[in-house]
Amino acid sequence: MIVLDYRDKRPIYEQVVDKLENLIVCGALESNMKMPSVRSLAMELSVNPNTIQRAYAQLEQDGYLYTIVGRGNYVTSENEWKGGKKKALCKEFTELLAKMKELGISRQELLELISAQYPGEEENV
Amino acid sequence: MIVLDYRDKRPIYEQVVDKLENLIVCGALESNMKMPSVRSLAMELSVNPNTIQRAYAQLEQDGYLYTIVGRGNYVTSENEWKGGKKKALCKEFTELLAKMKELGISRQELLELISAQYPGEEENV
Amino acid sequence: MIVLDYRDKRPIYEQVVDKLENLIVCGALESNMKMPSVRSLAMELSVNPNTIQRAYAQLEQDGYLYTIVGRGNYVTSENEWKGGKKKALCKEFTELLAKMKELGISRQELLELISAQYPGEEENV
Amino acid sequence: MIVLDYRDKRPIYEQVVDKLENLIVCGALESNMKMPSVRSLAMELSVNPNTIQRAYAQLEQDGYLYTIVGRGNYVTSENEWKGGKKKALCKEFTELLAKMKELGISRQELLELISAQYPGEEENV
DNA sequence: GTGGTCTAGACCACG
DNA sequence: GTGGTCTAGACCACC
Repeated sequence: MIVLDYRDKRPIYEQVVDKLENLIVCGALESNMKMPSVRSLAMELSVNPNTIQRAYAQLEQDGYLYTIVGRGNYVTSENEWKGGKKKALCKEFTELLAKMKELGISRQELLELISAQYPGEEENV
Repeated sequence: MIVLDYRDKRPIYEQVVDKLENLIVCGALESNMKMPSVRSLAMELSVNPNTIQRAYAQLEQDGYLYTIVGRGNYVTSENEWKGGKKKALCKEFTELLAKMKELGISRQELLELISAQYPGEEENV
Repeated sequence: MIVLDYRDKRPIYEQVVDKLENLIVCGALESNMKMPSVRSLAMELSVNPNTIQRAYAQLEQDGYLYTIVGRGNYVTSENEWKGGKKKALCKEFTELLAKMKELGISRQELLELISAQYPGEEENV
Repeated sequence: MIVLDYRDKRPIYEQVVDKLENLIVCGALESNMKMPSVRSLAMELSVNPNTIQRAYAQLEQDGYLYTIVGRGNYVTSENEWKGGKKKALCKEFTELLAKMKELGISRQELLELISAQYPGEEENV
C-alpha cells in the first residue's frame, strides 16, 4: 500500500501523509472507508505507532480523515477537501509560472506541455 | 542585496542559495562577476561565515558559481546553467499538471492562470 | 429524538448527556416524566447500553434525573436543577467577560451581540 | 511561571498551551520575546520535553509563537493573533447567550453582570 | 481493540 | 544548545 524511502530527507510521517493524501485524492481510498488502524499500519511499515499517529493527526487536520476515538480513522468525503486542495495547487502553479517566465520560457512552450497532458483538446478552444 | 526571513522554516543557507540563484537567473548578477567574499557577505547578513560558505558550495554544485582558490567566487556564464534549470522547471511543471488534471481542473482554467502571468498575448497565438 | 454526531470529538455518552439536558432545560421532557429505558434508548441510537447507562448516571448526578430502582429513570422537577444551572452559566459568563475585556472588546460591542440574541428589546430598557 | 494541575483530566500539553496563551494575551509575554527552551521548560515543570514540544507546536500553529530552529521559540506580535482570538471569543459569547436565554435569564440580568465588569460606564451610553 | 497521551532516551540538522 | 524526529514501551478512556 505504501513504500517508504529511507534515503528521503523528509521525516517519515510526512512521507506517509503525502502518500495517503495522494491515494485519497486519486480516489483509491473511498469516502467513509475505514483506514488501517494506527498499530496495524505501523506494523506493516515497520515503524513506531507514534509516527503513524502523527501522520493520521496531520491528515485529519488537513481535512482528509476524520477520527472516531475507539473506532478508527475514516476517509472524509471528497467535497470537504477538494476546494482547499484546488486552491493550493493553483497557487503553486502560479508561483511556478513566475519562475518559468523569468527564465524566458515562452507561452507557446507552456501550451505545448499542457497539450501533452490534455490530449485531444484543440488549442483554439 | 538580500533580506533574510528568520521565520522561514527553511535553513538560512538554503534561503541564501535561493536568493542568490534568483539574482543570477534574473541577470542582476552578471556572468563572470566576482561575488562578495564569504566573510563580507556573512557580516552584511549578520550570520555565521559557515552559513555563507555552505550556500556558496551549494551554488557551485548547482553550476551557478565557480571558485578560483585564493581569488574568490565568480558567477558562471548563463549558458552553463540555463539548460539544466529549464529542464528541471519543465519537469516540475509537468508533474504539477498531472496533479491538477487528476483533481479535475480544466484546460480552460489553466489557460486563464497563464494569461494572468503573460498579459497582452492573445489566446489564439 | 436524539441525533448523534460520530465525528464529534466528545465521547458518545457526553453527547447523550448534553442532548438530554437540553431537552429537559427547554421543557421538551417534562417534570416527573418517565425516560425511555436504558436498553430501548440504546437500541434506538444503535449504541452500547453501557453508554446510555453512563449518560443516565451523569444526568442523575447533575440533578436532572432521579432513579427508582426496578421502575426506571424520571425527570426531576424544574426547581431542583434550575438554580444550579443558572449559577453555573452566570459564572461562565463572567469569566468569558473578563477575557473579552482583556482583549479590548468594548461594552458597546457586547451590547450589540446581546441585542442580536434578544431582538425587539430597546437598549434603554 | 506555570503550575500544572495533575487532577485536571485534560492532557498536560493542552494545559500548557492554555496557560501560555493566556500569558501572551494578557501581555505578560511581550512580542518577539524569547520563550524558555523546550528542554528547560520541561525540566522546570518536571515533564518530558516531548510534551512541551507539542505544546509549542500547537501555539505556533495557532499563531502565538514562531519558531527558529536551532535558536528557540519567540512570541508573535499582537496583531497576528488578535483578530482570530476576538472572533473566537465572540462566537463563544453568542453560544453562551443562547443557552442563558433558553434558561430564561433576562436581558436585564446580563446587563448587570456586564456592568460589574465594566464599572464606571453608564448604561445609557 | 481503538485512538490519545506520556515517558525515557536517542540521533539529527542547524547555527 | 536549539528544535525536530523517532523508537520502545506504557497507561488511559472509550466502545
